Amino acid sequence: MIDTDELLSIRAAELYYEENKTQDEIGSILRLTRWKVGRLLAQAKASGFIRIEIVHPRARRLPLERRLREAMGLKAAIVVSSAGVSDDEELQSRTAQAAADYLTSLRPIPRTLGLSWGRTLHDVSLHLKQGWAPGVNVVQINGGVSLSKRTGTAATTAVMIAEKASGSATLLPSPAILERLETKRAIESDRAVAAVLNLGIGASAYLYSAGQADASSALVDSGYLTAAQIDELVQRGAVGDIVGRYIDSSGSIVDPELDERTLGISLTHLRRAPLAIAVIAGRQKHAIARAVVSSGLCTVLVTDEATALAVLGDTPDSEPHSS
Amino acid sequence: MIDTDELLSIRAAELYYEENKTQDEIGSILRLTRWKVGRLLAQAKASGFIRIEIVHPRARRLPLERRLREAMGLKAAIVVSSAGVSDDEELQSRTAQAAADYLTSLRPIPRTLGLSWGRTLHDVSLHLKQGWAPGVNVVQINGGVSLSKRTGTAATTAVMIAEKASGSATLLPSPAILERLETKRAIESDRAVAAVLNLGIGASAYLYSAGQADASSALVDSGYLTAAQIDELVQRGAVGDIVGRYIDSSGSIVDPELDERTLGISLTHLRRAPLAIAVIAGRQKHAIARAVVSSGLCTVLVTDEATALAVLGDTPDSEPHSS
DNA sequence: CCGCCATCTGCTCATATGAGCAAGGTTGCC
DNA sequence: GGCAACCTTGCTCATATGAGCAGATGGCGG
Repeated sequence: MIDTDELLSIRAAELYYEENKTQDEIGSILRLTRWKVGRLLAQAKASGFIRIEIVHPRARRLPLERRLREAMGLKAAIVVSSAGVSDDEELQSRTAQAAADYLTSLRPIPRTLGLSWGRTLHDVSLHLKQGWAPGVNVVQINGGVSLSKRTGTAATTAVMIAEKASGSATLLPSPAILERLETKRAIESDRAVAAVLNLGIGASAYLYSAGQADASSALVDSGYLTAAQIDELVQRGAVGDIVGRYIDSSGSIVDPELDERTLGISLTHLRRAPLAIAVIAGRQKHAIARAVVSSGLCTVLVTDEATALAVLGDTPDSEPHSS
Repeated sequence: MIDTDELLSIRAAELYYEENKTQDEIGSILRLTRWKVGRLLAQAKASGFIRIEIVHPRARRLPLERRLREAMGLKAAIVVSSAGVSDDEELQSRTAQAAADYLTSLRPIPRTLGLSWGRTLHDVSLHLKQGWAPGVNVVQINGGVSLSKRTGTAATTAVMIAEKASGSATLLPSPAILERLETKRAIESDRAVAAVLNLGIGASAYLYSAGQADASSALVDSGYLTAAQIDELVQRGAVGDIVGRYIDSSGSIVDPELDERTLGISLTHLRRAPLAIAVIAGRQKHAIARAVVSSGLCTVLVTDEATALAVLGDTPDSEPHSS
């Protein structure tokens, strides 16, 4: 009878969801009372036979967000649906859009926003709407790309975000990584630079992304690091970088010497921040996302469905079934 | 505002379908009246953003069935869902199961069932349950595989179906295709054979499948035709065969001479039958399925989702979207 | 064979939802 | 600017649905 019931619940579901019949009508078709039909339907849902998906570029995954918040102790989590998306491009764009939405809806509006830079954040800046906030002071929290071909990307991102909020942008006039420790110390203590760093330390919110540990990193692109150096970092356990600093899966600095030469706010500071928003999307970034979240580097995570599952340690898509 | 509404409808859908909130609750979350929420939800559904799928091996596609019935003038159509199925194997098994279910539920129970043979029908026979009907006389309607390595498949199918219905099986003691027309005529007029053919002509229902026109056909396997002959048939427009007879996309006999040498009931007779059930599944059989249905060779079609769409002339999966 | 526990069934009643309507607001046209 | 057609909004009311409960059913040990 258990088997018959399962089959009946499928028939009922077909009539209910595909033919828009009422439970009562289904009852007379299948020769059941309408209460039985209701129960069969509930059973079908509970067994996972009914799959409801919201197919839209802006769709989110509320249950996953909840799980992330609860399991990882996050203040908030934004997970965009990857339903029907194959390429990472699209995924990143959706996530950036979601980050822009989240920023826009943030209350209270942060007075000062500490900002990192990268492809992802640039994408976020593009998605923000003019007037998204009434005046925000944007401060760079790590050294910019100045050696790069794509010069000014870092500055552009900060300026655009500030401009769209009718606020001001404060740029950090320094390279991301210095070759010599002394140089770094010197720059750091320069009045102009120190002032910016201090502003950054006092920011009411942080927004940053993460890079995976491989040669595609913007830090390599910009000439701060060589592919060989990255390889070595990977050897030593690096899964990716945030604000220019490479961490391993436990969230620890991989190469303290290198880190010392990296200019910008420290991870310790980031960990203490009451509002640190990480925007991380894409198949390549599961490991770094996991490291960031589990080591408490962010209080808010904006990401895609697959990355969220990876962070939670779920195997991606193992269907519960009982046929 | 239209854009805002779309976004809102997505947010509402998330809360409604993923968080099981009531429209009223959603109203207070999104600062809308509950009626607005209801309308947004309706809009989201209408725009196709809400996709509801029944994930179960026995799930059917009622709306497709209706379209098939109406557009193709069928008496009934059974379409099994291909949700989450990748291989043809599984698809065919599901379809065979559905055919067995349909047969079992047939009222009035056919007194005499004209039966073809093949992998698909064998599969159907396996899925039928002992006692599926109280006595059915099964009659073969085309010549069996007797030259084959898998000798007796045709007979086994008929016997098993009859046995499971506590009925009797009448086998057609003849090859499917004869080499010489005279031989065919001779066999055909043999008392024993003629009697079976007559029984077949008087059957109250027919059940048959179809083969695609390529070298994988059971007719090649059994030695009735060579791969080269099939190639030639394809050249002449053959899309597949039913009851051993090759037809083109318009349902006409491709090679009248060959057809003359094929022993079994004629397509004309099949077209006149009030109950002719075709069971056709799999990616390879879209063309033959289309030919069978559009030329009125069956009154009932049991098939899979993708084949059904092909029969209807729909491009498989073009999502309506409006982002 | 009897009664007990567990499950299943059909019900009442509260709640959630959708249809339809009238009022208010908007758009476009003169 | 004024008017009309249209659309949107908030409502009433009928209907559909789910929670919870009492009685029926059925398997099982005593």
